[in-house]
Amino acid sequence: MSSARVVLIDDHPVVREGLAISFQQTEDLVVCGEASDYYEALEVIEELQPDVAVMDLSLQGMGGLDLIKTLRKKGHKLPILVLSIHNESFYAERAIRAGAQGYIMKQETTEEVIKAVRQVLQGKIYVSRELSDSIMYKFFDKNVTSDSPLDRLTDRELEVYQLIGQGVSPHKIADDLCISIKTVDSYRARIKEKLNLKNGTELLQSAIQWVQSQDLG
Amino acid sequence: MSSARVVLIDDHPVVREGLAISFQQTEDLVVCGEASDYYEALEVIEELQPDVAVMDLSLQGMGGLDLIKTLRKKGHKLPILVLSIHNESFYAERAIRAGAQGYIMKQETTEEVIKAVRQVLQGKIYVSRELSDSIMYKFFDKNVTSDSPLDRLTDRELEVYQLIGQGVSPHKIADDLCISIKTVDSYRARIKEKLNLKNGTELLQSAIQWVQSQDLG
DNA sequence: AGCGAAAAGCAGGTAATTCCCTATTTCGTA
DNA sequence: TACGAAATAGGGAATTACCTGCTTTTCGCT
Repeated sequence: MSSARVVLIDDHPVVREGLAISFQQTEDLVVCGEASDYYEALEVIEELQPDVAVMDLSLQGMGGLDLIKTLRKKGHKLPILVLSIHNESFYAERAIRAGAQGYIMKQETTEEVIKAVRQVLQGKIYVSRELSDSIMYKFFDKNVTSDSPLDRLTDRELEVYQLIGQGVSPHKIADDLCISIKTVDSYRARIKEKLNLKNGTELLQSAIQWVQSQDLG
Repeated sequence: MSSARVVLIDDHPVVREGLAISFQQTEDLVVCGEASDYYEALEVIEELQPDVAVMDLSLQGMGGLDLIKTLRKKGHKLPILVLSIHNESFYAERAIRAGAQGYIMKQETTEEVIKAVRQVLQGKIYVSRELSDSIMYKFFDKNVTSDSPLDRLTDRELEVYQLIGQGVSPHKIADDLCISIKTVDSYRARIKEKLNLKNGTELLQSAIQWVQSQDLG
């Protein structure tokens, strides 16, 4: 049986190289392409038609969630494994709902990452034991009202929230996401509503705090 | 000349492996140890006495900044290169003030990372061109009093800065201080100039972060 | 006491952004 | 397929941003 062809999508060259080396040492996986952002990823995947994609969620501009959705919309069936620095509890469900087959954190060993790739290649879904337990729990327990207010944000709203927290101006957010500034405006309004924030400043404050708490884990 | 011995400190195995492979391909750098968190890092460094450390800022538990400070407090002199996912504008200055010799983002190519390692090994400081420009500017701007840039703000300016950081709108600031909005406007402009902030968003961001850091002691 | 330099305070105008409300299109799903 | 949620965006009033220039205090210093 020939090796499965993998594309790596991550904006950190070091990570891509690390993965490439690891896959190189396996019998059954071979890296056929790499990409560092949304557009590159689309190109590479259309051109190479790989068997599986391993991708980070936090890409510049359009994020990983958008990429997953776009790929699905375009009819690509390849399994996607999300490899993220973010705690799974927050993004894994969104990623899988968007069409990914797996979610694994960068804290995991490369062996585990390889296991995960193999698993999604077989058509299974890969998530950590903890996450699957928690999903199980939610599934059987109807009245789980313990959601954080952030869970009420839609994917797009969250994306905008994140960019706001990084200090990106509304204008640039619009550019990055290829939408009108008016749309960004709408999202800001809805986020403010959902998170109960009075004005733009409070929004920025809240977003900055969130982003910082996110990446300092 | 023998190779410089490097320790890698990052809680993502993939990143450590990627770096290890890259360093392996150089003549002058060899990885002598790895660590994935604060305590492991301390152990490894005490035991191996490496020539240089490459570390991520976002470690579980105690963060990278703490690690840098602790190492310095313990008298370790080894140069430290921070390799971070964060935009330099947030953390680079803090990292260097804490005792690091360099700051580079994970978005950079591995070649650039290697260059950076060599530079800090030579006792130089490594930061991106943009950052060094901005620091240079701050440094030569007016008096070289080595004060924090905030010390250059007049009392009134600082007062306004604080209110901005608390999320108070220009209109309300004017009311609170019993001055015209136009005056508030002037202060904002002067603060931006003194702190080298490009626009209102950066001002707000900077002010919010300052206020938050104040609150944390 | 008096000079000069900051600091504090204000104005006015144009460009840009924010805020609030409403509307259309797209999609998953019951 | 019909419905509701999500994504997208436009109009218009209100607010801010960003200039440039001006007056009046305040204050350090000789």
